Amino acid sequence: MDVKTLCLGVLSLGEASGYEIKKFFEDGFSHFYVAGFGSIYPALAQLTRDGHVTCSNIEQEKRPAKKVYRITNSGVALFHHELAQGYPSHKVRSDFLLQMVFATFLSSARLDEVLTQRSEDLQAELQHIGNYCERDDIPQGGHFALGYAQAVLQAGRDYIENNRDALIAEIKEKDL
Amino acid sequence: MDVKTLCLGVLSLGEASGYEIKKFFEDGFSHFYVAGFGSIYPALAQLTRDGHVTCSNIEQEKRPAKKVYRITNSGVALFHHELAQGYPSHKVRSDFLLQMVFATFLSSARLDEVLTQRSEDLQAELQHIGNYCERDDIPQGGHFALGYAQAVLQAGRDYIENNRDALIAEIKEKDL
DNA sequence: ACGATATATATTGTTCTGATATATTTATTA
DNA sequence: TAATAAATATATCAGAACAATATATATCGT
Repeated sequence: MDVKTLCLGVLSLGEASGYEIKKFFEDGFSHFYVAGFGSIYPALAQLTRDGHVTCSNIEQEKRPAKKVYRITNSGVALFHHELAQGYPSHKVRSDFLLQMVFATFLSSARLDEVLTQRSEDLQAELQHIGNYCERDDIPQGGHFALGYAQAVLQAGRDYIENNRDALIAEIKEKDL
Repeated sequence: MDVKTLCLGVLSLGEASGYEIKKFFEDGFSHFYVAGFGSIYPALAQLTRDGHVTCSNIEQEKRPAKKVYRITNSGVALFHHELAQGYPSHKVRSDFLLQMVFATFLSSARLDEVLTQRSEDLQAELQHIGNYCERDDIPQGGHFALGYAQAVLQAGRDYIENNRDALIAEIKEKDL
């Protein structure tokens, strides 16, 4: 599942521009999937070349021109094919947890700072998802994914709050 | 925090080969950080060029020759500098949750299959971390990171078990 | 004796990330 | 009111990372 597949997925819900595809994920699903313009625009270009989407230039008043993409039959077929085979991955890349592994090399003040920041970030993400959930344009399955994200974020935050003091104390001991 | 920093981190715990650096993460911390040889070897080459690590060729009996890397003073300084500034990121890229967002386009049988597989994978990861935790060569902070991983994996698995039937029922309704 | 797994390094093509550039409009705030 | 920030919109590029593959030997279980 690369960015091309991601684009096909969003376009299978309705036509959209590259900007709107990015927003679709930024708004609600940024916790578990982030794609930048540097991936989306080339992906759309290639999908257009391969005939999986069509592109029409829409002039707008008081806005830059849009390129609206629409999925083709071959695009739908490709998307369904991708969904039907293989097992989808779930990857985490956490510089935060990596830093915790190497906590020995951090000052206790810095450690405290990092833990506080992470806890606040998790809280903000939870808030963000909570707000988004109330929208009525969320696709079927979207609520499941958002609920999953909430459960996982909450567990992470609880873990930090319950274990931060012990970790900081450990590192402080080392400092002496 | 790129793969270069990761290598410096592992080497700050003691000398190691590229293979051993990869194993260090595969064994215990693969849940939240994966780096392949395609990133590690070039990173070590660059660190050597820049004088942050030194490399010595160790001939071994009954094993391929090893290149053992040792961190230099400048490497230690660089690593500590990286740890001390900026806020570490925590990124998730889940094709699994993406697939759930687009669950409408899945058959209920396929959805069932994917959910079962994910739940089993989470269970296996939990098991793996549980075993690893009993080792006595885990750096300070490592237990915190492993505990975080366990909390998050468990929350994910619980969420799937508690919500899978409702989601599958929803999708089945759509099928009719 | 055979096949699978472990040890060990390396390359290559493809993809992704992060930063930057450009341009206009709307909303905010001082 | 004027300046500034944020939103809308597309695009490119260097550098980083990923996934797959190649090569070679040794061990371990069956």
